[in-house]
Amino acid sequence: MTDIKKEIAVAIAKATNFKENEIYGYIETPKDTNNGDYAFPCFKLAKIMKKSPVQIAEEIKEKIIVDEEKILKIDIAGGYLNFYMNKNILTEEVLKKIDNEEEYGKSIELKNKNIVIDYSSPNIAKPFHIGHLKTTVIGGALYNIYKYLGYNVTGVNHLGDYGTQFGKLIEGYKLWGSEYDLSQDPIDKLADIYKRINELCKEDEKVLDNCRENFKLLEQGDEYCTQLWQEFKDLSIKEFQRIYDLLGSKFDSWNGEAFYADKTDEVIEILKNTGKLQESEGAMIVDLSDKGIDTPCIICKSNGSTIYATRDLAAILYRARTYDFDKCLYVTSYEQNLHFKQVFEVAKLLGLDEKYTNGLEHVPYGFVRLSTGRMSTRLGNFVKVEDLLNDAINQAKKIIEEKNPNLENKEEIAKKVGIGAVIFNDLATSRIKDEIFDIDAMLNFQGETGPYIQYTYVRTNSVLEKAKSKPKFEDIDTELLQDEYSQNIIKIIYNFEDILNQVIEKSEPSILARYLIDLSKAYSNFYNENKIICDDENLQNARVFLTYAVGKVLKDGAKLLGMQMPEKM
RNA sequence: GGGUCAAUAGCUCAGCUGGAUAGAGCAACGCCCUUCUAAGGCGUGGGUCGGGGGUUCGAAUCCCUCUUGGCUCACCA
Repeated sequence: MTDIKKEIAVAIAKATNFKENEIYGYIETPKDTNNGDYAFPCFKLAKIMKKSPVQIAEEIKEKIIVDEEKILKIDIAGGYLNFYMNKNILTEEVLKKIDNEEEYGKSIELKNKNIVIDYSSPNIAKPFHIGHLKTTVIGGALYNIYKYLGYNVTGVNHLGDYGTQFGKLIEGYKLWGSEYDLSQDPIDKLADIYKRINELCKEDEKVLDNCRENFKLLEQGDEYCTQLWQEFKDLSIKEFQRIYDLLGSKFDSWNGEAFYADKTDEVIEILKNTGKLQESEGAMIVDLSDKGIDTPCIICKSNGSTIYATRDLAAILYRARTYDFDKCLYVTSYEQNLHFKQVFEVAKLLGLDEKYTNGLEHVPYGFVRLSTGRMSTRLGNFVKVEDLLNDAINQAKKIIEEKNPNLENKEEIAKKVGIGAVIFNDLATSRIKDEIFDIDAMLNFQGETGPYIQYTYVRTNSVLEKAKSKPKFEDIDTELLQDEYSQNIIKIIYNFEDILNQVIEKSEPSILARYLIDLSKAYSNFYNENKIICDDENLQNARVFLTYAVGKVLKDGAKLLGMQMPEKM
């Protein structure tokens, strides 16, 4: 699309002898539309030009040459130079683009860049609780958006299927395994065993040593331990898959930590050769104090077994070789900030090309805690994702019975709405902020929620249905969409691509979530103010087309967030 | 104590790399369905942007400092 902002920048640059890039960076879009569509704050140049902002504004206005088809008016207001554009040009461009594209804003050409996203990555043999939901949903949204923009993306579910925790679980199973029947609700039972063994470890240091020993045996391929581990893993994946099916989560790789068990030797070998690997208190570490990190990175524990950092390093080597990544994102809670800082620093010693080490990026997100405090598998206080999703689906069902009892496919729609509400809830705020889990707020489908977006989409559908058919773009008169409400919508739709780029630049899907709320609001305003299906055929066609455009962006955008749209609700 | 992230309306949050009168939603109250789905719209009340300095023509936004809270600080992940 034509970039009017750029054209203005070029024109101002010519009139002032400043660099176009600099000017472009200064141009802003006024909050109040009365101040025009673009504004140039002349204060920026005042010091260098040694003139008052108003004087500068007058000078530029005098000298500037713009395409008068596009820029209708230039005004001076308090040191600002305000540009009023021809609304029709933007309207036509935006709607034409919508008309031409299968999926709006989707990149046709491939970027030729490889992105690896490590997300969800739950620990097996532990319940999938709401703390795991954020990484699953944020990672999933980033996955979708990168792909949409033409990147080659690999989604990795880096299962937590290794480590001392399994030594613990094996120890617990040895002690009390006969008390449990794992054929039903296996994870709940394993979680219970895990809770018990942790309590025992706290009381008795020797038990903890036994657990570490079990893990060492597992690492060495001990048959009994391996068999148990495999069983726990199979049972867990089966349960996780049920949740992923509900959420619509997909992964290209399920290589978890265990996958790297036989790949850590190489890491240790490389690090040894750099001379940076040193012995300390019986363990092998890399000292990072010269990098501003006080805590050394442990590579080998004193009993000789590896640690998660070692496996993460092996994973970096593997991913660099296998996927040739330009970026490798890790979506985890911020409690792992230090860990990734360390690992990324040590990764620089592995002899990899800078492209890879520069591409490593931790994407941290805030804690989910219950009103009663922090969730803990060990302590047994947590909310399972499956329970939450079922609550939300039931709530949706209840509302459907109230509002629209004759609806067809109630079950399917309740599922889309309930799950959509939960997904949206986790994507709607900046990912770094902590969240206090509030089931009542989550089940209130009013206001800025997933169901609001779905509801708005459904409304666009009703309008289109009533209009019988979508008008052809060639047949609509965009001049009829000059009113405030229509223009508000057009501007938002125009921003879509920019929004998607912001999302990946900041690894922040909430930007898209807020955007869809804004678009829904803009349409709701429009809808309430205007009778769309009306006697004036030309007006109706223009408004129906705009309705179609809104529905399309809402649907495409929601899909990127991982939400499904019902056609009716 | 060190590192790090956060603090905006009663509650939950937005505020784009500093810009024109600080915006939403929830909750409360009052309106709007014989008209395209009221899971909606409109309106009212509600703010020393944690405190204090500084930079700047201009600060919720940048810097310093203090306060409060989260996370973290070697053999868990």
